[in-house]
Amino acid sequence: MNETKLKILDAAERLMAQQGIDVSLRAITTAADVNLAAVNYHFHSKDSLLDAVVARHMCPINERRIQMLDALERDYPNGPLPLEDILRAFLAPVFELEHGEHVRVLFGRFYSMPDEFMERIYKRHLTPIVNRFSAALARATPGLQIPDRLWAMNFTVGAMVHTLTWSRLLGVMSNGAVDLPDTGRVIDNLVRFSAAGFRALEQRSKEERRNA
Amino acid sequence: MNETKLKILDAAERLMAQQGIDVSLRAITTAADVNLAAVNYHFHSKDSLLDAVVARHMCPINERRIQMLDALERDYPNGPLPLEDILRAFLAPVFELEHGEHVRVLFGRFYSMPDEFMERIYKRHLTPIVNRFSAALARATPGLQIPDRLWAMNFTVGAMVHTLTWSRLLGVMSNGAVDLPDTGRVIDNLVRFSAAGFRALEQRSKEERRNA
DNA sequence: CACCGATCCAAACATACGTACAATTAAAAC
DNA sequence: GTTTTAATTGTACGTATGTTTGGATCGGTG
Repeated sequence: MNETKLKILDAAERLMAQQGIDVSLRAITTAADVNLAAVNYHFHSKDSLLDAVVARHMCPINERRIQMLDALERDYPNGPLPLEDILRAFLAPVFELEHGEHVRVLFGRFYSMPDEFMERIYKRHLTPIVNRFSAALARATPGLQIPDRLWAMNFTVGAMVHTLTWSRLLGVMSNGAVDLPDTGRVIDNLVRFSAAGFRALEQRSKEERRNA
Repeated sequence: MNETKLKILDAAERLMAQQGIDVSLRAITTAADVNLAAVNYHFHSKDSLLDAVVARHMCPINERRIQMLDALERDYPNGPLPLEDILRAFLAPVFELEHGEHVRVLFGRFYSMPDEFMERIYKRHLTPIVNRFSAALARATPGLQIPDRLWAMNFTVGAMVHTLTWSRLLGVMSNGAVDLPDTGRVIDNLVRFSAAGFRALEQRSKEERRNA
């Protein structure tokens, strides 16, 4: 890819992670040390630049997610997949891919954006992911009725997003007791927490069915 | 309070919930059917207006949280409080207070704002809440080591915030199978999910301590 | 009525923003 | 070496933003 195009992308995602999504083109081009007009030359508009920033990391993450889920289904060709492994396949790629910490913050911000924007990237990048994973989760937690499973998925995504955006605060609040760079531990915490949550809702579904 | 001041607050919070936090004063004053300059007359600046919008609902919510926690501590004067009840005292007021649905969406948006803004309202409104609840949670989950408890709290808040902002999507995704107005069910799901997550992390802490 | 403080209003201000365009330079093709 | 294409630059346009200002309007008080 063109060099200045890369410089723009890098500067854009860094600034957007630091200061929020609303960064002026002038701030971006100044930080990238390129001319203002370069943005509208290489990308058609600011909106397209935003799309490009999203896609650059979203695509590899989702490919990795599918790849991990595929591997899982090879390991368990018949039965349902272990709940923890499904959740890990969904959560780990966001934290593990080579991109730096600021990309994770940026990603967390995306999930909290105005509806219109998020709907766009949802339709473009997330629909197949959600379909595959909710199918896998349905087989892994057969006792969970559909609405409750959607709630559980919603809670899991929320925990992930909030962690992406605000985990830095935990380091401050704990006076350094929280080891932030230990992403393995973070993922493990997230997976255990969410899996237990899924099972708790499944448990209640069963009880309700028994009492009905 | 002055009538136009109220109209401005109402319009501001409604528009900010619908379209995101970044709404122009002109949009707000038009919707409120007041003059543009009224904002800078009744509030000093747009920033102060934002603070007022936050405070109007944040304060009652936090009072109710403390009130529920106080009641709990009266019921269990000696021993630790039940985990579910603590979480419910923290989570329920956000969903239950009389304000309409758009206020919940707005609240979800707040928690995802640029660092500087969120730090301000954190210091002003949230510090005592976090202190009291984390103390209560510490007694309720004695086996949980401090960093893991912070993670669990972080996940819980994330699940709550994401639910506030995006629960409307669940209704769409499920073709109506998710009963959104049933806030009691939502809170119950959140409480069960989070409590199970806390216990799962506590469980692992114990195992690690045993193996050490 | 005269006065006054509070509220409201229309208009203007300065600034910041995304975009468009013509001119210039660099690179590539022939 | 000339022509063509791609990339960069400086600049200007139109619009939207938050804020300010000076005057109008209204209700109550002496």
